[in-house]
Amino acid sequence: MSSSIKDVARVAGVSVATVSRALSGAAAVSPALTERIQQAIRETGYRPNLSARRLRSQDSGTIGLIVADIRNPFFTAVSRAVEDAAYSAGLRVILCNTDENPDKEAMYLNLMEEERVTGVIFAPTRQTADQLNAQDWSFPIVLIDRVGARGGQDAVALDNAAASALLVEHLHAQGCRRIAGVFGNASSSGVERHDGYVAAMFRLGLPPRSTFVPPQALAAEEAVAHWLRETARPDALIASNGLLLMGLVRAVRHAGLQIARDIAVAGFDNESWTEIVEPGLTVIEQPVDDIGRNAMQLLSERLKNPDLPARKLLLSGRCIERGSTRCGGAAV
Amino acid sequence: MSSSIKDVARVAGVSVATVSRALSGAAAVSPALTERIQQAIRETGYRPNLSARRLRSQDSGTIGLIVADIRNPFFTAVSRAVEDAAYSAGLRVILCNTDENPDKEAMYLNLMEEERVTGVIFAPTRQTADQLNAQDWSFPIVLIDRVGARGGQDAVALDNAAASALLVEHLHAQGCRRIAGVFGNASSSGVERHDGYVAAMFRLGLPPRSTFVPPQALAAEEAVAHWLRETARPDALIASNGLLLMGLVRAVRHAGLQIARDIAVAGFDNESWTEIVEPGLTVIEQPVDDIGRNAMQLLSERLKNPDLPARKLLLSGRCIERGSTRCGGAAV
DNA sequence: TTGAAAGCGCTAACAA
DNA sequence: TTGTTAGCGCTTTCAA
Repeated sequence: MSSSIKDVARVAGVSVATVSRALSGAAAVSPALTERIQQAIRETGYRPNLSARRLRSQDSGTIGLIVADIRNPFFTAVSRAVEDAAYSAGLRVILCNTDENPDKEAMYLNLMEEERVTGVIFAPTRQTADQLNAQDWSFPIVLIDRVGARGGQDAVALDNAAASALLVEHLHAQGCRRIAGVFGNASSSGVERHDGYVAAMFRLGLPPRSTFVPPQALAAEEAVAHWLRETARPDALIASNGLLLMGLVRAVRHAGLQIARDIAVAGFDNESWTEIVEPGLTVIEQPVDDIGRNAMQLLSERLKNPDLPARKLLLSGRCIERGSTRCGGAAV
Repeated sequence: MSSSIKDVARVAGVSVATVSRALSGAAAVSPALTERIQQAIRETGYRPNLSARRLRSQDSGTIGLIVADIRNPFFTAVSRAVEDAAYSAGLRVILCNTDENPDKEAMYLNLMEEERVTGVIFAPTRQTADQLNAQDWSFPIVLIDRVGARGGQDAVALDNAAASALLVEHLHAQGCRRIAGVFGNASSSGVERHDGYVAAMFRLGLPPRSTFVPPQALAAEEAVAHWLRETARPDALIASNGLLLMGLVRAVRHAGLQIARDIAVAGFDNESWTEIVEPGLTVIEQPVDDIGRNAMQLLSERLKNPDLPARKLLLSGRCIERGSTRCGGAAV
């Protein structure tokens, strides 16, 4: 068995309270005793028991971070930003991966409840986002990435509509006119990117052409392959995230087309491979660090002041223009 | 405040012991009381407090998973396999990310101690692997990916030497003779892949050419760029992981060379982008699921039987041959 | 089958 | 500045 604060107290010849105070630094302990306690800790190999601490202090010092897919570089990047910010604030992070599965989302929210976390940062599926009720949970929740239609929740996300418009306008400026897009159907961000795309196309007087697919590369590949077989095929393609973009590229290759020369390609998420794939893919870069940092910030403020009105924070993306959209003014 | 088992007991008109028994199912509780307790749980919105449970039962029901870089798809894949296996065994997983930083490794091992985890699965840096002393920790440790020279520890990893040999032999069969490699210096797997490469080259009577770099794409890029400026430049390049492979590809492109036609390229880790990059990159695919599953398996058995001799499990990789090594027999 | 009660390791109020 | 003690929420003897 590992040794407890009692063992340390006995070895140091002091009370457990003194040991506790020496450890926390909350109250003054004389230098002589502090030294004896340090020595006793070394002798006994004492380690505080976090479960006991949490139980007694009624403070888990922990936040939950629930994301849809940890393999998605967007979420890994955001997670790191959140963890750094949480660590600076003296908080631990429990990272949970839901696989875009509402059952797992419910399971993890329940787990967070049992862990008595002080707060949760959550990227929900669309279904959960639409039903999520803040009152159902004993901790404040900050939504990230998938903000959903319903307001009244703290949230941080990319300004999806504006980002879509950036892509459409860039493609339009390159001479593209038949711009089609595949959008993820699992997340509200997919929906918002779709809506922004449609609105931008409308403003430019172009007919939108779009489809929703499940969050798998293969689904995007098949949808795009279908379009590419048409006679008046699109002259530009958009994908609403990195995974779908990969399927899209595969479909273009498979159809024997060359990116840029035959068809423009653009998407969301500046994953490192998008730079490597010839001739470089034009993408929207999300401010992942800011998203994570701000989510933590909103959560901290909410914890300090539960009565604050809900805030939704939309951050701008940046369009990184690469070879895939230099179409040489082929169309029109 | 959230309600406790006491509240449930009061509402149901039973003792806390009965509620506890009804919840755990460890002892029989009459159907009538079970029903009343269920009702009381619903009324009170009771959630068990995991900290209290862990403290009392002296069992965290939790394992730690400490990896070097969660952005690396290899580790995300292994993590998922570990989590699935742990979940099936009724265990929670605490995921920690060390950034290849020995200080963070020590910090997280200490945290695991304070969380009283039942076991740890750990991919250490080389430095930590060389010093790690099982006796220093109160939980069993299973090493993954980075097994280290010192034996006497449970471990699961790719058979790195054999995998390197696969690559070298494949390149040799394609007609390559001046095969050079960049290897990561942070992990023992980088060292083992290097040693396997050197041994295979030696067997084939070829002069090895290699360098160790820190785990950053840029470092690999610079090392390779240097080689490519030589008159008798390599006719094939190997990188010891996905990150370095990306830097390698960038250097080749930057030098104005075309993969396959001008120089063969191969590496480790079947990341999805390696298929997309023209003309497809030949890579060693690691059995990530098996690595995760077996690590969990070894840990479970160790927990059941602490006196078992240490076991080191080496799993075979698969060479996925793609366009990047179809050199058309240019050389010799 | 049920209840009373002890105690896991810790912190914090209170007393000295 | 230090010690005594209650009790966080839970499980688990021991008795009934």
